[in-house]
Amino acid sequence: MTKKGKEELDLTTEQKIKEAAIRVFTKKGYGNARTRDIAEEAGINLALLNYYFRSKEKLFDIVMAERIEKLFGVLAPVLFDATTSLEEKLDRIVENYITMLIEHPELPIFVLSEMRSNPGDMANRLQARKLLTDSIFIKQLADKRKDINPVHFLMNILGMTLFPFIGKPVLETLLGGGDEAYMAMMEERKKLIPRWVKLMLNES
Amino acid sequence: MTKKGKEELDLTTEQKIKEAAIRVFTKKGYGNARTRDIAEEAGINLALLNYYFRSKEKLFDIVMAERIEKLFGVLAPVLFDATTSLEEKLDRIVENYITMLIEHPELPIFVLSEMRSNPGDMANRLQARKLLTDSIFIKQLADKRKDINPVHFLMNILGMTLFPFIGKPVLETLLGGGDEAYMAMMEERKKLIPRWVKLMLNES
DNA sequence: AAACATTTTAATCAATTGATTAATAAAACT
DNA sequence: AGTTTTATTAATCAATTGATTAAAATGTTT
Repeated sequence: MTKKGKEELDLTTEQKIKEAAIRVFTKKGYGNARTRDIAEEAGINLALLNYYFRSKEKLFDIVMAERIEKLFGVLAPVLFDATTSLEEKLDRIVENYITMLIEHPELPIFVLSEMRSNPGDMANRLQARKLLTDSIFIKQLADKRKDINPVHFLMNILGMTLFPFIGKPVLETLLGGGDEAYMAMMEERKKLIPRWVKLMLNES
Repeated sequence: MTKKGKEELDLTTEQKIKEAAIRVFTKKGYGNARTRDIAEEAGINLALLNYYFRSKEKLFDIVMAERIEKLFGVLAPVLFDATTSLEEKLDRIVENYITMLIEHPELPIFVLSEMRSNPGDMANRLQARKLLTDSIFIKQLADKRKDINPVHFLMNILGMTLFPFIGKPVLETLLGGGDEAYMAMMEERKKLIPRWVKLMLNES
């Protein structure tokens, strides 16, 4: 394996394939994506796909791991930050998520819909439970509101933040005005969602 | 076409195929579902699938139309009801949705993920915009809070209600305790979500 | 029962698709 | 330069898969 010194503008073949795979898998899902689609999208010969990655499934696993990291990587650093308050964390989570999702609107539906097929397998890879037991966020929440179940609380934040991207095809039609109007609305939500969540937090 | 008089316990072949198709398509999605899977699930010969429905795609369209109706049919009757208050409507929407989704947890992820592939096509079939222009719900909301964008408001209700089912694989791992514990939590949300939404509604 | 229509089956087709192979081109090494 | 390794291509394979066909079975009508 000879790493050429040309990482100027154009990518290596391996990178081209992986990035094409990300686009095609994300758009069509595993079952609807053809390896030929990926090869064409990458502008390479079909055999090269199997030369660099052993099979469609192996390539998919790599893509999926990256996508999962992108989707949930937003969350952990904020939740474990010891230097910010609970309310600041709310602001950051929503702000970070929406900023990222405006760039990658199809990310949540892709990850969550592919997860339904391989249940358990990937959910574990996230070490999701550590989040509940170890995170500063959960401690801060328990400190302020012993009566609020943190899982309910997370469902609300993530639901209000992620769902508009998952339901985009429907909600965009509902709203009218096309993609620009929709994304403008997502920008609004960066400020609105934290306000609403803080209402729950300060409820009598 | 001879309609036999035996709709006692067992279904007609056509019904058996359709119901098997609902199960298989909902679980695996269009691309990952094989017509042979459906035939086997229905306990019939593969050729019968093409005899009753012309093709996999035609069968899928029928299944999809039914699933869309199931997912959004919950909403319209409540939103257009002239006899209930805004707050009563909130209670009903959440209650109806969660009750239905406990029976069909994979419904939202199926419909929304398949919609991403056929964008526009099905979104229109919902006549979603009528909901914004004609529904009593929207009128009542505008009456109470001119400053709240009804689309934001709907995103919040649907996000908090539907998202826990869409993200079930992850959130269930987070919670621990398996399916029963998770569904118990969904029952709790029937009362909690309306309370939270009413906070937004009565915010200063 | 005979004739006809409908339903079901087993076998097969043709196209798609993931993967491999053998040959060629390009790059790296000595 | 010559040799070996790495990268790329065109052609092809074998399995899967949606769909069809021709025959058999079942049901209906007269």
